[in-house]
Amino acid sequence: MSRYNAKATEAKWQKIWREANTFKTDSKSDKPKYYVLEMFPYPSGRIHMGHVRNYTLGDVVARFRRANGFEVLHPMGWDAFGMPAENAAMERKVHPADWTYDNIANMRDQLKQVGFAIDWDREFATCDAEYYGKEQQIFIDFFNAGLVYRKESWVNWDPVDNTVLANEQVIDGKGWRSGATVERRKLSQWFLKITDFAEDLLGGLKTLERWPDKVRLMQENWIGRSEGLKFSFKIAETGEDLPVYTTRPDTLFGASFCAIAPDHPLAARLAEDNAELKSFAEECRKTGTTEEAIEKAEKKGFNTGLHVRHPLDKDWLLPVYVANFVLMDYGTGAIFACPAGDQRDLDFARKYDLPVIPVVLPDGEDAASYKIADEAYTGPGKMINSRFLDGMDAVDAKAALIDKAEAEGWGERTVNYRLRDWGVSRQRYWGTPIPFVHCDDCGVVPVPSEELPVKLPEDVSFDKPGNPLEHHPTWKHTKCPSCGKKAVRETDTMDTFVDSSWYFMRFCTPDEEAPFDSDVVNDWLPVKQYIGGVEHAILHLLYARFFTRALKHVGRTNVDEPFEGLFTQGMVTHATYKDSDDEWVFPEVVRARDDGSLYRTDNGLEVSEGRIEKMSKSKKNVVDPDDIIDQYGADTARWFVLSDSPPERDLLWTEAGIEGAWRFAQRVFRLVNNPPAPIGTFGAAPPEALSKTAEALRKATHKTIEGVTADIENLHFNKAVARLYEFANAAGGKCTGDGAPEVLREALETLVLLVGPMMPHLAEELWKKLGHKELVANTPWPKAIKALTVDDTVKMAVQVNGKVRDTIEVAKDMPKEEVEKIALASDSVKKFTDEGTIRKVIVVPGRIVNIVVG
RNA sequence: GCCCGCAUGGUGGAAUUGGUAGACACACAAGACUUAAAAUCUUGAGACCGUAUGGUCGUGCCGGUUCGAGUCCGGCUGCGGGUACCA
Repeated sequence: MSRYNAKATEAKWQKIWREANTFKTDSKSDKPKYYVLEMFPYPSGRIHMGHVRNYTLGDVVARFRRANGFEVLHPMGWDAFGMPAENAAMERKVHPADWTYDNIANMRDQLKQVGFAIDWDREFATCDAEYYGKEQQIFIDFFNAGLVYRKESWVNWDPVDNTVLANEQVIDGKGWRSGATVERRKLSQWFLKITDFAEDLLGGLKTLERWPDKVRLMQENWIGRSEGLKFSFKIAETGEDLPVYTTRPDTLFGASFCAIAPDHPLAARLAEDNAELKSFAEECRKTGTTEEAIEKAEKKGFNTGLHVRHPLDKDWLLPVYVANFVLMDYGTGAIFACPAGDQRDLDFARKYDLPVIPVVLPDGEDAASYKIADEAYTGPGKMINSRFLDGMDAVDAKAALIDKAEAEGWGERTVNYRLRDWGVSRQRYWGTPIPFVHCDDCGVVPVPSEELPVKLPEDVSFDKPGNPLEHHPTWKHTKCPSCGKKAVRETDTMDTFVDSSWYFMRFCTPDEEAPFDSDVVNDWLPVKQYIGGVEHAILHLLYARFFTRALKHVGRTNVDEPFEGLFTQGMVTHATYKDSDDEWVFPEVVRARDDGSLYRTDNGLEVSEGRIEKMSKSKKNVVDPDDIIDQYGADTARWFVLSDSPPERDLLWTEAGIEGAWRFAQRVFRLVNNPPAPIGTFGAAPPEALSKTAEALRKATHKTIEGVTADIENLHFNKAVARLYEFANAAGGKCTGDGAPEVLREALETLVLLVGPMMPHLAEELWKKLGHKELVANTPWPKAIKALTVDDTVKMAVQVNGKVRDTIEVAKDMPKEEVEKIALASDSVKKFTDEGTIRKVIVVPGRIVNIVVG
């Protein structure tokens, strides 16, 4: 019997789909629209298993929705700007554009081999001038709407290479190439006013019912709305005001000191004639710019010698410190510290021997003896040591204090957000040029729309560190669009997250002169199902949500949220291997001996198996999709990435797993090509009267349709796979007598259609074998006959004191009392009920009977 | 540091969302077919005790709520993601 030749078959059907334009999307179609999108790939060079998994998940959705009568938009493009291209340019003397477009060509070929139902006519790369030019137009729209501004902000500065470093390029505080200690430096940079939409971005989360709760929670915490009190301390020595913001005004009587950020204007001024403070501020600047580095750094402070007056007691003076854990970006850059109610304040107070006054008393503690030791208390309680607040609940005290401050005019209720404006400036070449010109007379002037795109120069050198646009001999020199005098182009390019904040709109009308056709975008969006990694849970998804709002604000769309449904997939992992020379080893050269020990096939060294980790080139625990497709075919690879793990969890890639998937593909092929019994003629429906086995198979068929449909709708692909394994077992089992041939044909046709979204090539091949002329891709999804999916009886467990002692089979809608009677009559139940008296019997219809004996 | 997840047999996982834990698959073992191997088919199996009917234990750890907890609550441990210039 012939075996399934995946390679030839897959190429054949891919050609047929391509020539028939099967997956071309028609925006003018009358059908209901369904936009499914996977996060577009960065063209790193070759596709990896994570890509295969991501795009297979989306492809199943796309093919399933197509079969269910939707006009599906399922496009593909390239997130093509970014640092790796510049690194390649430096390391291999290859132009970033050449490197990027070569990678795209390779990866496009690879993706096409997997047989995705993608409309390739809509493909673009964000580094195409046709794309980034439109992005420049949007940026200018935002500028005109007041959503773009410039301000000074910190960057990582490598003092040897004289260049700005990304956080990733700072390793243990040193520049990754120069090894020099990295400093923080201030540069004038471009910002987008995402904070204008903070409240709306927060409120919108409630409408995103098909987003994972965890992602909504992460975004909520990231936006970090808080209500508190803003007030000003008076500096005793100078009479100046020092504004502070606090979320815990109730703890004001627990105040112990006041702390300001090292880059607070007051700190800067004091440092001018205080060398010690100056060097302290410089020391603080050696901590990286990341939140992680700042928060993990040891709490340090510098006593300025100044004091502020407590707002509720003119005679109470608090010392003013400069502290490395106070952030200039949050609130006012100055805080009042209550060590009893904040861990960082407490650590600081202990270190500098400052008072710790408990002000919130936990329930059950005694006010006289209550002390704070090493842990601050942030929970609920009653106020103590707080004068007029004493005895109040902490929550009420907060409100009371704010009311008092407002009534007396020394402070006001303030809403504050943790969210900061989005700094989009990058001092790099391979990104979208920010379309502005600096003129001595006119200031910062946008490039006129008719002059867009501002294209990147091609003749650039990466011989010296820094921004090649800055070093280019001619590119930045231009004329002011406003007055015509000599002027200089902005040499900053945009954060690549800008590119990925609107690409899903561009896909709707990829050839449009404008950034997109608003009507068509309004029609397709929101994306019905967006699929990608959780690592994008905050930044990318928040920026895209912001862009969508900003584009609505400037009148380009009427879309509120970009992604109606979000699914975050897990990573693809693999065991790691190291040989006796402590070198990482590729899995493909690892073999096991009979005793289970491992060795390298290329040089014979002993190998030990390490932890299971995310596939990564550095640890060599990668499996190349090309090799897998070559050996087993795309359908097998697709089936495996869908089969073993729920898609939101990590998928462990194993050799045995892919073998199992391969065997299943063969099995389905055999079932159709060499059925276990004769099958009915083409088009013959099962008769009314069926033998027992035929009826059982028919019921299995329709139950499987119902189950698999629900599983795919809920993206539970691994469950759909398990169900299909079971169904294949049933279809290969005994089926004889009246109606058997027709029922078997129905079962096999159903199997082929249900497997279709997951193994599309195999499905087409078998569908044809079964006599069909139409493509599976154009065939409607099968419908379950409801009457065949319900059973008349139901199995129920009978428990005694929570332990299962018997199972009974009863009619589906048998009354509780009768079920109880049958359960109590069971011999194996009696054995246990006889030991005591029956106290209670709980009957949950269709589920369980629990008899409480005591 | 902070925010967010995850943890079930030898392995990946399932469990109708508080109701029979271990579906389905992988790996393993025994058997059938075969000169042989591969492929395929059949059977077995959470652990422990027992010849067996059966019983006890069991969802990372400790505790709680409930007739009933993998599922809910409190406290831990381990691993992973994010932390604003990796994408």
